[in-house]
Amino acid sequence: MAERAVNNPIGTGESLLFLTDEQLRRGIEAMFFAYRGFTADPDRILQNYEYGRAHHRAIHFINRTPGTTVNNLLSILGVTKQSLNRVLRSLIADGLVESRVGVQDKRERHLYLTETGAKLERELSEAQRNRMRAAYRNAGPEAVAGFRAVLEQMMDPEMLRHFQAGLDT
Amino acid sequence: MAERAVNNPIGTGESLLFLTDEQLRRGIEAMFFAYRGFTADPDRILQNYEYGRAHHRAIHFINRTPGTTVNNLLSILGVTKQSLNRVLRSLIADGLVESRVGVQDKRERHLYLTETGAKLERELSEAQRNRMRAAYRNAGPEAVAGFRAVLEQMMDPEMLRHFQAGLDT
DNA sequence: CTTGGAAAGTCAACAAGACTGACATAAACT
DNA sequence: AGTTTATGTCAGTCTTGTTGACTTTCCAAG
Repeated sequence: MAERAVNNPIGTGESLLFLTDEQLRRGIEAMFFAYRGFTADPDRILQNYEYGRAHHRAIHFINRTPGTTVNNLLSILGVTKQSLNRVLRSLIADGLVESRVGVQDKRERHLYLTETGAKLERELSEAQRNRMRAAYRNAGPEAVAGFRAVLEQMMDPEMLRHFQAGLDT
Repeated sequence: MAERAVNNPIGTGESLLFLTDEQLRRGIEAMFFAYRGFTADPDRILQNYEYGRAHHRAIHFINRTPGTTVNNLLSILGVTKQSLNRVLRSLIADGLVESRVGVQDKRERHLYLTETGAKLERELSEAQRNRMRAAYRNAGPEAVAGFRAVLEQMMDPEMLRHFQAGLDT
C-alpha cells in the first residue's frame, strides 16, 4: 500500500547515491521553504512602494540586460504580454523604467532603468544578496558549487538557456 | 555610478569565498529559474484536476504529517486561515481530505488524506521527485549535500523549524 | 508597392490565490 | 462566568496570472 520506508538506492557507478523517496521529499521541502526566505526580504521592501513580485522580476531583468526588448523579457519571465504590460506600464508611468523605440527595428521597445529605477533595484537586490551571501558563507564554498549545480539541473532547458545567457564569465 | 565589476571578496578564514555581487546575482537567478522548473510538472498535472499550487501544498503537508491540525498547517504554509480554508473546503468536498474532530481537544480538526487524496499526492510527488532525482544524479552526491546546506541557510528560522520537524532521521 | 505577418500595445473579462475585517460557534482554560 | 483559542464563514479587495479580440506600426517578401 504505502511505499514509505522503501529504499530506492541508485548507484551512479563511481559513488552511490541513496536517493530514497524520503530524501527526495526533503529536497522538495527544502526548495519550498528556502524559496520563501529567498523572496521574503524583497517582498517586505516592495510593500513600501506599492509594487509586487512581478515588478521586482521585471526590474531585475531589465537591470541585468539593459536595452532588452519586451519580447525577450516575456520569454524570460514566462508570462503573457498582457500581464507583463500591466507591470511595465506602471513602472514607466512612475518613471522607473524607460521604453525606447528600437533604432533598427522600430517596432521593438528597448527597456532601461531610470536612475530612480536603478535605485529601487539596488535596494531590492542588496537585501536579496545579503541573505544569499550569508547563506553561502555559512554553508561554505563546496556547498555553493553543489547548490548551483543542482539548481541548474532542475531548470527546464529553455530556462537554462536564459540563465546561461546572463553569465558573463 | 554603477558598481558592476567591483570585486567583493569575502575571506572566511580557512578558504576564500569570492562572493562578488555578480556571483550572488547568479545564485539569485538560479533560484528563480530552478523554482520554475521545480513547480512546472505538478502545475501541469494540477490543471487536469482544476486545482492549483495551493491545493498541492496542502496535500503535500497533510501527507507528510497525517492528522496535522489546521493551525499547524497555517503556520507551515504562511497564509491566512481564510485562504487555507477555501482550499481545504474544496479538497474535503471533493473527498480528497478528511477532517476529523480532535479527541483530546474537540476544537481542533485533524486532517488526513483519503485514498483518493493519497493517489493524487502520489501522482504529484512522483513527478516532482523524478525531476529532483534526475537533478541529483546529474549533479552528483557532493552537490546534493551542498544544495541542501545552502537552502537550509536561506530559510527563515521559523521555516527551518518546520523543515527540520519533517526530518525523521 | 502592396500585402502578409511579426512586434507591440490596449481593452475587456475572468480566475486563482493571496489579503483584511467582521462575526459565529464551540470548546477549553482561568 | 468570562476570556482565550481553534475553526469556519461572509464580504470585499488586490496582485498576478489567464484568454480573446482588436489596433497600430513596420519589416520584408512577393
